[in-house]
Amino acid sequence: MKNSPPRLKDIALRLGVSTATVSRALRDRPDISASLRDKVHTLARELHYQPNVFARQFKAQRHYCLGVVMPHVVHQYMSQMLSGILKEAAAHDYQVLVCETNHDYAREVHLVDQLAAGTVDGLLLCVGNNTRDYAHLTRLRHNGMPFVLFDKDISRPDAPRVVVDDFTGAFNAVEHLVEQGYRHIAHVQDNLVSHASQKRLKGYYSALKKHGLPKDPTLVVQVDEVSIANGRCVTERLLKTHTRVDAVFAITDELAIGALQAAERLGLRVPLELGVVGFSNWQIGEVVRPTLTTVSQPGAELGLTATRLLLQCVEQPGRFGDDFPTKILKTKLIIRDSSRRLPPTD
Amino acid sequence: MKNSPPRLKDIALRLGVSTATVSRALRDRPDISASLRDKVHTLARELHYQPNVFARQFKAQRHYCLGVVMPHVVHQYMSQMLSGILKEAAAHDYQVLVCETNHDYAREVHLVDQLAAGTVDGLLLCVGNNTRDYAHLTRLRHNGMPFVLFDKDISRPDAPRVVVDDFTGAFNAVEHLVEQGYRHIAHVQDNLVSHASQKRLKGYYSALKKHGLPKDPTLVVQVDEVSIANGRCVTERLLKTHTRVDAVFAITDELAIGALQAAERLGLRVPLELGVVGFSNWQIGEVVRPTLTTVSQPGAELGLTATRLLLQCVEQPGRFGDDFPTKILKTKLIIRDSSRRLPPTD
DNA sequence: GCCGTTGCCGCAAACGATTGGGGCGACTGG
DNA sequence: CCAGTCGCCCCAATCGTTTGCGGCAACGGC
Repeated sequence: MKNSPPRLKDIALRLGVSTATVSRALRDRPDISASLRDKVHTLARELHYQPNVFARQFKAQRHYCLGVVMPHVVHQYMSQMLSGILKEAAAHDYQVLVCETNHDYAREVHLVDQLAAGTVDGLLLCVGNNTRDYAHLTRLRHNGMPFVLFDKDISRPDAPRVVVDDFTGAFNAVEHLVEQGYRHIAHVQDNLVSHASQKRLKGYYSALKKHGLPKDPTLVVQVDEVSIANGRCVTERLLKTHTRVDAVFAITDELAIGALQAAERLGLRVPLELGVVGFSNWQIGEVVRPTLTTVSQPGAELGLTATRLLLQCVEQPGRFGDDFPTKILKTKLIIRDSSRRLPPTD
Repeated sequence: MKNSPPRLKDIALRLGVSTATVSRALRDRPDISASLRDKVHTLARELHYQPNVFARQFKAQRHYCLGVVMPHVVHQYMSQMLSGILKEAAAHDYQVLVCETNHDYAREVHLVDQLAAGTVDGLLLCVGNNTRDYAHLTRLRHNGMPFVLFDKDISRPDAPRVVVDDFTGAFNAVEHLVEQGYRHIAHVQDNLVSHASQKRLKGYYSALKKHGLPKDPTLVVQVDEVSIANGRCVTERLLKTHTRVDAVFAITDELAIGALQAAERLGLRVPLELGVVGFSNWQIGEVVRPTLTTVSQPGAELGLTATRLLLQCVEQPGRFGDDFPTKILKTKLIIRDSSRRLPPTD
């Protein structure tokens, strides 16, 4: 019962024809007689014939499989992107190979090189926080493996990418705070020089400038590592030293929640005495009290878009020539209680 | 520059030897002279030779790849399990193919059949909520594809599985409530007849019985779908009709948070007037006020254990004969503010 | 000088499906 | 009656790597 599965040869032998004919019959090629075609089909069903995946892939030199390399999967936003990738890939009958780097640069390089060796037909890569050197991407391009960067932007122009509009997201968040009457708006960010951080910082400054508020670098504070506890500490320290601060724009919901906790400790009422806005729209934001205003990033859509782009690269090599498309997705401000101290205007 | 990558043949031609010799030289077989071996290695490096993955897999009839079929990835517990799987697989130099079913039974069947056709060397399956018929698992076994069920238990004895001890987890949670002085403990569960739900219900009843509390089926209520809002509605209704209820054991943290919100609406103080315990240890539980007591399931460890088991099945076929190992992992009660109304005893 | 051993390497057959290029009958039309 | 056409099927190569089974030369022991 557990002997090796049937091959084309077995069907061919039983019907006294060649494997070529069986192959064509199974694929419903027109140059096979209807009667033989039916016989082949019925026998194949009877034997539970399934074409050998290895041989097929070998012949086609294609896996119909995409690789994903990302820092984490246990992360709401990351997993949303992954889900979008899985959905779009499935819609095109592609499989998806997933790898975690844990922000380990050496591991990222290893995984990229490994997949570049031909394990997948294309690669979706979200670089880690510690990635400064992009030689692995150069190798990737050199050996012809299609790839698309997603979420994390990098400084190189020679790669297709899909990112969110961090600048406008931050700009809108800060402008919203201004509109709600907050005047001394601090910014809590991570200590990374990532493009996202920089863009959000620029958006923050830009919104202040537009509304005639001063640019005060002492109101921009950093955490070593993004966590609720760090957000709390940093914000608490800031609020003690800068008593005029009446709002916090945090680069991440985790830090924003830390800010909420800092306010709680200091007895500051949110949103009356302190406005708080985060970034990413984690589910937690709906559950904390007060509920958290945040900037929603379209995670699933980002994954989906990146996958669609990659599939174009895979199935139509040379489609984009040496022109590397960049897609920038819009964010959406989600206004909740932590920043709403005026009645709706409409 | 972008022409086809070098093959064994190219190296062989350039060195005037056969491909067989090159193959052996690259694999450092002893029957190749040291000088030739070195020449092969240097030329291979020079040409950036990489063995063709398709041919290798074809020859070996192995992918060194495991498949994962699970309902969702955007779910903290699920993604923790996935992360454990990825980690353990990577440690054994296996790749991981991930598929989402979205609890769609037809999709689950399709994916399992597809992977069973030989896309992967083994399969990790977490069945969906709507899976009643296990014919796809029978097919899986029949065609010899190794597989391990994880997290969701099913009624069939003929499959290796790794699950958590739902009974004891629930038992400990309820016993903890009793020890904290709660006497009228309700249970909020889903409307599914899943094994987990049943086991947790049994654990609930068992703890009540042990402590001489009556079994009152009217204190067990169900939601149609697990969500915070549903948890809130159901609990609110329950607390209005059964005013003596002083604690809620919810089958999921989401429902427990709904219960917290219901208490908030009704002006009940938690934990003084109402104790609440959830299940799964979502990050949210640390952030809500009061913080949520919950039963922690070792997600990553579960994924890791399932993967280890599967790899044993893959690499040592017949290792377990017709004996299907079942691993049951322990849960851990995490006591936080929502159920702590007595000072610590120690 | 002959035979056995050893070191090194090549030949060719796998692995299983796919496909271009035939080839062989039967049928058709002039 | 013959050439051309068409329907239907087979042969054999191909994808790239691996590996069992040799084979050939050099060398040593007797």
